[in-house]
Amino acid sequence: MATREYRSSVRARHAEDTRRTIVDAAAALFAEQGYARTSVAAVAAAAGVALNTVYTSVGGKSALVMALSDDGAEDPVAVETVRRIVESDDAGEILRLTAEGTARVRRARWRAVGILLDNRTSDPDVAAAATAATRVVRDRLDRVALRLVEVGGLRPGLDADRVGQVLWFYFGFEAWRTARDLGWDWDEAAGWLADQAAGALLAP
Amino acid sequence: MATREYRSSVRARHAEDTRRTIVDAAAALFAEQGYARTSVAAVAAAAGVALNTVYTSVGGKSALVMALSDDGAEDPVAVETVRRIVESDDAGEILRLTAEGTARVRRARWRAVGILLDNRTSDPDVAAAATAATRVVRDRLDRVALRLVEVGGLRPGLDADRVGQVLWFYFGFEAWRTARDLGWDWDEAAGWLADQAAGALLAP
Amino acid sequence: MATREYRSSVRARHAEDTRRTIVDAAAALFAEQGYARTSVAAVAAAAGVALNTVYTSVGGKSALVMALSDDGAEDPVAVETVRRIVESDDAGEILRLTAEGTARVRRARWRAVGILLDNRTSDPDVAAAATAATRVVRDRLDRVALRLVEVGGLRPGLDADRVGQVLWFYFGFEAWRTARDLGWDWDEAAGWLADQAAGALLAP
Amino acid sequence: MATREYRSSVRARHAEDTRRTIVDAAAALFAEQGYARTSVAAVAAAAGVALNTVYTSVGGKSALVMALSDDGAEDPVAVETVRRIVESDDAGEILRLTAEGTARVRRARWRAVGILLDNRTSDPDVAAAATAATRVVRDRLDRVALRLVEVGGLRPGLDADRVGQVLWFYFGFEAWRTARDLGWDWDEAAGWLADQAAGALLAP
DNA sequence: CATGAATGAGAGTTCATTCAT
DNA sequence: TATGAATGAACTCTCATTCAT
Repeated sequence: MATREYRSSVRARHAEDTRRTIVDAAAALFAEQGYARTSVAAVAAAAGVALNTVYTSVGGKSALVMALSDDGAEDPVAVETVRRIVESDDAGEILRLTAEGTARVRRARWRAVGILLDNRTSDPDVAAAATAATRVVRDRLDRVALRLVEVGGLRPGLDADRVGQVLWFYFGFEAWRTARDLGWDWDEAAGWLADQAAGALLAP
Repeated sequence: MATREYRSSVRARHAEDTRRTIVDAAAALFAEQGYARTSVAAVAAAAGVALNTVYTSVGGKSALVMALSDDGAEDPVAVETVRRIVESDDAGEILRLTAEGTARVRRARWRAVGILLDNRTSDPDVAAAATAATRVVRDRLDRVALRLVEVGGLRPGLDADRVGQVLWFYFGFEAWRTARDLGWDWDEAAGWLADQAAGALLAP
Repeated sequence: MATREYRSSVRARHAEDTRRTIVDAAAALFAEQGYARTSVAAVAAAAGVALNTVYTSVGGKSALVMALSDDGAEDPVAVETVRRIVESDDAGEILRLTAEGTARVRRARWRAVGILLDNRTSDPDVAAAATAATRVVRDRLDRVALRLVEVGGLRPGLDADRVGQVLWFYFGFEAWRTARDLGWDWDEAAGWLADQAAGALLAP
Repeated sequence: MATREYRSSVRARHAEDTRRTIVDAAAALFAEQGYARTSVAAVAAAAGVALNTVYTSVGGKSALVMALSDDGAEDPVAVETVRRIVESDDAGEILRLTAEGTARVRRARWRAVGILLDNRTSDPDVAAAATAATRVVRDRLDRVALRLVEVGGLRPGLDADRVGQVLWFYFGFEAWRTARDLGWDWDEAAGWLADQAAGALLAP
């Protein structure tokens, strides 16, 4: 019995390896050539498996891109960052934590997020995945906004909604992408963004 | 001779109409479904012409998207804005002018720019057009940056390069897109962006 | 103008030729190997055209089989036969006319009907076409049944419904197919079927 | 040894159960969607077994359909009916017995025969099975025809061959199928068919 | 200038089947 | 015996594009 379980787990592990290899190859190609111009056959070739192994072990083309977004949902760094933010009483510190946290998560999932955003128009499934990913981050930033309102010290006239929007402006996908496109270093960018957000949100 | 010229000019005008109809239909479809998922046949159908007329009067698929970027290059509003900026001696006013100018140009070419950016990965030609469009705007902002440095009153440590980058951060495509996604009004957004850029660039 | 019309009609005629060639080739292959096992590529090859010409000039695979059933709907022989039957006052003659009429129509459309019936289960579209073809013939036989009831001389206890069913039993698709499978000659079969139907329907 | 035999017989019984479950599921799907449109995977799913179990316990796709025809070959009802017919001296009774016998066998194997006939064109193996099934029934009816000739009382000019053909016309697969399609009850149909066959074969 | 007909290339997907366990 | 993983081979269909008119 033990033997059979061991065996079966070996098989399962091997299958999981195959799956990961394929998804990785797909991500690389999607990032390089775009979703629309990447064929499933090319993914299979890059992964070194037969064309149909892509279908049996991952699924169709859209499953390949879904696999990119799935595992980002419960990023431990993001969860931890939100936790620390909620525990903080200092608005400036909260913004710094937000900058650092988004920087770390963004850095870790840079390729996947880029693929999702860049290929939104190529396929409805990608669009859905991109929307979902955006939703997750905006929700987190909205929670940060609520905390900032609780903590106080904001410019007059700012409600939680508006604060959430400004946080998204400075720490959302587009902001980080622009920062990266400008060649800014992750840490430098985080500092600058935190400063700018502070200027926009905190009472002088 | 006169007759022939007249005729040919009528024909030419008619041909130009056909062309514009097709390009418009293409833009609408590209914006709605994305470049990759829009077929030339669909463009022809939407424009009410035969499939081949798309080829004879505009060109292939990439010519359709190129046509979107071409006519934006020498936008008179942009030219006028740059002229007024160069004539101004006040850094704050320069930023306000920049915000207003980019708002107006962006508003006028919103759909075309969106198509270019959103479909960069779908086709190398689109990517090239997007890069070209970006280049144009960044060049203009770099000229503004130079003027700001000339005028003076900037925070210490900022060189023209960095100023150009910050201007792109606040007035570039992504910034405006984020503002629009957040539901911000054009004028309101222009004011807010000008303020933020002032905070980032001008000595207190 | 005349020239252009002529030209365009030449083109149209050529296109119609292409279409007919393709549909014919498809019918031959469907009859020989069955619908499911006949690929569109094989049809194209048999017709001597490019694969996609099948799509542009006829349509998808199901359009090929639909094309077989379409033109049988208003068969002039069938229409003429029904007319003569309605004008006849003799039940025996009506049955003979029915036998001859169905024989002639069946003979002319033998291959098409066979394809439709034999491939009903292979594809919903084929099933629909087969049902439609059956409907047409059964409706015609029901009209014959009504006339028989009007003319009188039937066995007691037979209503128009039942007469229509018996007519279908003797002159329907399956009856003719069985007769053909048995190697019976068309005319011989028509006579025998008319006799049998007379025995089943007419008062002695 | 006893233990091993017991075990192996338990296993064998279990295996036979699995096989029967799979063949049943296949028959249901073939009847519902047709042979060509039923995938082996669908059969496995419907039977609640792994895809490969279909291969290990029954065989490939054509083995599934062969399994439907195999066990019908030596139907005890058919054998018994033939025996009673051969013992009878009355032509009318022979036709009644034939009608009842074919009705009972047909009723019992309705689904299997329908699958075989309806999917002849989908697969050469199915066609072969259908032909074999037809052969069996036609052979039986030919034996009945021989007996009828022996017994006498037939219309003049009918030889055994022709009698066998007429029997097939009235009691063959297509006849029963038409009767069923017309909504006729089994017993009613048997009576009517026997009457019609009598009219066609027996001297008045 | 505009068009109908035809095409070549390629894509995604499904299927029946076989190894290794 | 039964199974999960992987595969090779087709197949249908769509697309961008080009002739000939």
